[in-house]
Amino acid sequence: MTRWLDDREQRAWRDYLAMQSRLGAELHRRLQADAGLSLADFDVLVALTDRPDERARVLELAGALQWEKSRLSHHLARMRRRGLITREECDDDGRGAFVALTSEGRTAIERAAPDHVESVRELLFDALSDEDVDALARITGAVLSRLAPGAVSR
Amino acid sequence: MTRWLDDREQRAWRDYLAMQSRLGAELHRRLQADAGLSLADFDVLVALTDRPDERARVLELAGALQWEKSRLSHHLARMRRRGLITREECDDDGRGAFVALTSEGRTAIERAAPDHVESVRELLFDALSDEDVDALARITGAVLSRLAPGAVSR
DNA sequence: GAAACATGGATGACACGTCAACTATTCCGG
DNA sequence: CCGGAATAGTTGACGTGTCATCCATGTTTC
Repeated sequence: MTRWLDDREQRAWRDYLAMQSRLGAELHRRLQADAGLSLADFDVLVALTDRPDERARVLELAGALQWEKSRLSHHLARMRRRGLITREECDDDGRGAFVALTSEGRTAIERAAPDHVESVRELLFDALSDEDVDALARITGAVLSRLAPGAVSR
Repeated sequence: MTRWLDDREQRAWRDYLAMQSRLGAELHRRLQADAGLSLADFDVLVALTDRPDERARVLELAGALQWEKSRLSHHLARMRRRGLITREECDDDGRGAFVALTSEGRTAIERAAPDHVESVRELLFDALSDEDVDALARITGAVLSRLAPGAVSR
């Protein structure tokens, strides 16, 4: 027997879907306009700047981003073409490769980050009370912990 | 001055992003496996079944789905190839076209809907208390009302 | 009623994501 | 050592989304 959604649930679900697509689209549009980066570019660049030496093995990066390796590989190829990153051979392991930030990449992320954070704040957090933020963390944590045990922050 | 995110906010944001991508991916995977439909297909088919005569003008449909016309046009072309919908000429307006559900389309959505709703319930609502559902509706409503006035349900 | 303009919709180019298959190395048991 | 399995990463095909552009038909204005 299908357990259909009641009105309250349908409304929450519809609004969640709408928020998700609009919020993502708006953040993407702004980031693209301000910095010429996609959200995906941004995430890769942030993950790289998080490393002490601004470089990482491809699969390590995939793990940090929780991306499929093929997605990352394709994306890195595009970013390499644009000069945001470089590929460096790996001495220890002939199969492997390091991805390293270029100076263009570093400049791009340093320019982009403040505006992007400001957008997230403006579009999301400014609309929420402190209790809302807690509720959001509780909700996302609860869903994530059933969906992907181990993926919840903290 | 950039207003950076504090730890609480960062955690909520990271988990939100993770939830969004995993929840979407899992729903997509199941829908694809169970019914051979993408989430986009599903939305189009639902929008069409909502119409009394199971057909609609392309731009009307785009409005209902809140999709760009070119996105919808591309998607309808793919769905047409798969026999889920048909295109019917419009007598009143020589430029226009109706999109209509085929019997395959109707069958597909009728088969897919119960399982999909069940997935949404299992992956999302079963993880949430009644208060969480209210909080989710409040949060999504608040964000949407700044982001896209008029797009909030109800 | 013809030129200018608006509208409905399709199309092409390109970025992105997934899946499956592939290549090149490294590892590991005998 | 050698041959097979595992691992690192790439590639190709294809579905999807965006943007800009285009085409055909309607509408408006003089």
